[in-house]
Amino acid sequence: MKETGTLGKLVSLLDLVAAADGPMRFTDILAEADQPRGTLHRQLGHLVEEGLLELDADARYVPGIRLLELASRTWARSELRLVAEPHLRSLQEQTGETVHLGVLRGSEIIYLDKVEGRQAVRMYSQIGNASPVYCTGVGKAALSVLDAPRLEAVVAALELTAFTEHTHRSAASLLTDIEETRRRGHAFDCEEHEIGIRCVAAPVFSAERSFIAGISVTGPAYRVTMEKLDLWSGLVRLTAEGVMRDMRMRLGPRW
Amino acid sequence: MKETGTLGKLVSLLDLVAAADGPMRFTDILAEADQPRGTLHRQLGHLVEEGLLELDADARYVPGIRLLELASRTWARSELRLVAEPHLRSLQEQTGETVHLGVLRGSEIIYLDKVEGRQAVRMYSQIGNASPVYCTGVGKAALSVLDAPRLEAVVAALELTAFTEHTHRSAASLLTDIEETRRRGHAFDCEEHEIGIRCVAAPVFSAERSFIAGISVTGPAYRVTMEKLDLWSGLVRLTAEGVMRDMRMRLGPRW
DNA sequence: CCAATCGTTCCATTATTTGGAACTCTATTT
DNA sequence: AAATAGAGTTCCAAATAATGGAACGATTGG
Repeated sequence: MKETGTLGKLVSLLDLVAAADGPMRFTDILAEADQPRGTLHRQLGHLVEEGLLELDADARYVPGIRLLELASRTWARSELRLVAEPHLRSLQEQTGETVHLGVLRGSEIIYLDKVEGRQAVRMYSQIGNASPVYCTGVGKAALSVLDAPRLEAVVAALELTAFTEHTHRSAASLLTDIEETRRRGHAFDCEEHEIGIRCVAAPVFSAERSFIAGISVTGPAYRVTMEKLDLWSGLVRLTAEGVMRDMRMRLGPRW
Repeated sequence: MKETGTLGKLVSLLDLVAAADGPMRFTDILAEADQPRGTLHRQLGHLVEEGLLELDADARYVPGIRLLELASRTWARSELRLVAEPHLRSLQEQTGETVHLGVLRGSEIIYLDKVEGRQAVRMYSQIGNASPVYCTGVGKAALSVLDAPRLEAVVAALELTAFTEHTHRSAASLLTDIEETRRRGHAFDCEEHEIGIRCVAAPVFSAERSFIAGISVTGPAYRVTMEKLDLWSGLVRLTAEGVMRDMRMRLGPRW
């Protein structure tokens, strides 16, 4: 865990509290953060001052609303999201299934947008969520455009948790999959992350591959057969290419 | 602007970049942040290291995806939001119009959730957004449960921007409105923030009013008449009370 | 080629953070 | 009622990190 001076320590703390599955008391945090009492106390105080953390009625720490405020501006302005939106909608309409847009960050995929069908289902749910690269369509599509050294670095850092019986259990089998994905131009996820869920995805990337994302169509296995995924793969690739074209148009060929 | 040591300065910077309406070059930031070049450079470097800012293809700074990641966990776990969700849905179904949940933060309202009708409309859009207290239903409902000193402090700090011809232009007229709201138990917004948009809202608050929020029903003026708002006011108040009851049940009477 | 603008690096000075210990507060036990 | 334990808060000399001015590169354009 590399740490950028004071900020790094504070952000780690913030992460710790945000990742917990409930409000944390001072002592709970003390046990997990590796800091002396006095130091920790002041650090938490600072985070609260800035609204990044809050104290609930029982004096336990919870993530602050300030984070939401900052994030909503981030999201509203994301170039990729703005450019991709109409394409995602169109893909949703053509397939009738849920469409996702996710970006590669380290060895995780962060979902940036999601377009669902008519159902007035939980919005936001997925947005901002971090998911593993090695068992999601978007993740594997993203990996397939990395150059050898970067791919190796990411794969080496992975811990392959077996979410389902189809999840890759070894770097070797993952790498084979990635290789096929690279040749095909699109990735499949056949119940590797969640039983009963299948998806097909294509990569989106900038000139020097300095920025890598992916677009996917996801649905329940009983409705989304492998034949359908095959059928949609061209559509997904075209969508991804359309997004890249628009991005280059908007931001210049350097993108 | 009070600043908490190192963190305060960095968060101010983050705010500056997040609030801008486009990517910022180093020099743009230098002009607005009141810092020497060397210092600013290192600060930005630290924010980038932590993923709170990112550099785009043209070496301009944009808010980082890390913020989204942190915020999504904040949102997913917000007790109020979890408890309120079914109530909001029910209110949406009963009225057919859009329902909002917003919390008071300083002299702003931050939207925590939004439930719309069938339309597969832009999700997230409103969530995390900051809106003025003095010209939104949720905002005025929130103000109506503040005690005198806090109300005074908030109102004194306000800058009353006239968004429409109905926006309050003086503290006096706002305070009269708040007083009526307090007596009635619900607030109206008749095109005060946006022409053509009306809404009715009720406050949600914890025991010591240490935590204050509001729930509203909003719709286009041509469909949502004052009569309808009057009709819905009881419904909105009941919803707010239901949420408070559930919150106390879940978190104890101290809430 | 020169001038100008933009971004980066350096390092002695200065300010902030650190961390151990002592202290307070509350609830529980003897 | 006194004693104990657990949680949270405050303090301050020592250690560490941030500051800011100036010098150095890099890129652009006349």
